Amino acid sequence: MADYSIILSYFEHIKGEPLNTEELAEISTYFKRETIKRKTLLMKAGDSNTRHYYVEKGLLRLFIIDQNGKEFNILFAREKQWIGDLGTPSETPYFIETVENSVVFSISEDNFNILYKRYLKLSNYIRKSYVFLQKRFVSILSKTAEENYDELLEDHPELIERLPQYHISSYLGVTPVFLSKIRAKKSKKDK
Amino acid sequence: MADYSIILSYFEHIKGEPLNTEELAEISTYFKRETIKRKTLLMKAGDSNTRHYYVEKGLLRLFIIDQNGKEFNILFAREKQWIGDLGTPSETPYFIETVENSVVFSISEDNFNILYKRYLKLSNYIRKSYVFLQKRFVSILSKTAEENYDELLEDHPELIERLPQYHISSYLGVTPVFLSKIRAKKSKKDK
DNA sequence: CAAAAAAAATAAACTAGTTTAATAAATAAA
DNA sequence: TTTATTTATTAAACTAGTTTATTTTTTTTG
Repeated sequence: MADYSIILSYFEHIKGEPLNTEELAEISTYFKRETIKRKTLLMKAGDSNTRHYYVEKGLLRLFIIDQNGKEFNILFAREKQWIGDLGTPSETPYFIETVENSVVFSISEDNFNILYKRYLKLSNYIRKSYVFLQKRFVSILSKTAEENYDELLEDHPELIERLPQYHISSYLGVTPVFLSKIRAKKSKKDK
Repeated sequence: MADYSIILSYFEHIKGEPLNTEELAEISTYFKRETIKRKTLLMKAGDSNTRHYYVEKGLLRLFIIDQNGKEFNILFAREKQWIGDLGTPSETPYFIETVENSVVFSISEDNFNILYKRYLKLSNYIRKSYVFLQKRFVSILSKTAEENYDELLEDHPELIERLPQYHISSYLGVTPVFLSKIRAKKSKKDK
């Protein structure tokens, strides 16, 4: 049987004390452990009743494709992070794709809601997501692309290493060409 | 005694059935009904353990002031809407101000959390806020200011009427000058 | 209601970021 | 390991949005 220790210890962590036998069983039943190759779509616009994913290993992105076919990365999830459309069960406008080969625990919206009632701290996931997005929103609105890149470089250097540049530019809300320009300017300055 | 019917019927609504005596008492105890003149600050950057507000009458805004002293409106709350910093109790980077003379029900973070456990649907407030912000984020990122203005005009014409133009421009992430330009262009086109 | 103050409009010069296209470098595949 | 494909760079012309300053309109207040 698959190794559920990562998701179990996550729940133990949010519960604050050891899980009992029923709890262990319930969680292992609700979650499905999936091993997924990179560049695989887990969710696409139009889907309803989408699943939530907790990342054991790898890197995923949640993005949207606008009316001109341009992609915008909204967020990335790496080890020990959640990703999913919180607007589910209604039709999602989003896509989720693995950026690297990944291992995730997925859970349906319904089961997620059941656990949600038992583990109130699970709401921290939503609350934290909100706080994170709000910060990011303000950053993008009030700062230049260069400042936002610097901030990302400062706060999440590992993300920059793991992501192709065009995913970073899309996350920063600029074109790959412009990000390349920013980087060129920087590397000149560094000398 | 102040009229708590608005906040009570909100909780009755999210409960889905009539409130009993203790519930009525608890809610009325936790909330403080406040009448506030326009342009009054209810929350400012640096505050901790900030309160959440449910609007009975009026219009409020949540905004941030960036390093250059420029304001950015993140969201507005009108009748029957919540506003507050979901990142509380930690130090908030935000400001909340009344745009119109308003009547609100305010509640502390602690009491909010107590009710949160009893009325799980209260989490819809957070979830909806998140979904709303995510949508708005994508809009601002992927659309031009003119398209975003059109969308606001389409979806929330009443907001545009109630708000001074500089608050709208700040919400759209552009300068008042540019919004004025957009509007001038439009009114020419309309003829 | 007149005067003062705040908000909106207009104009012109400017800049951050886009677009298109061509080239170079890196990665994947055969 | 050579070829094909994907990703990143560079350049140049362009545009959406900014800045600063002035004028007009609207709102507030004494």
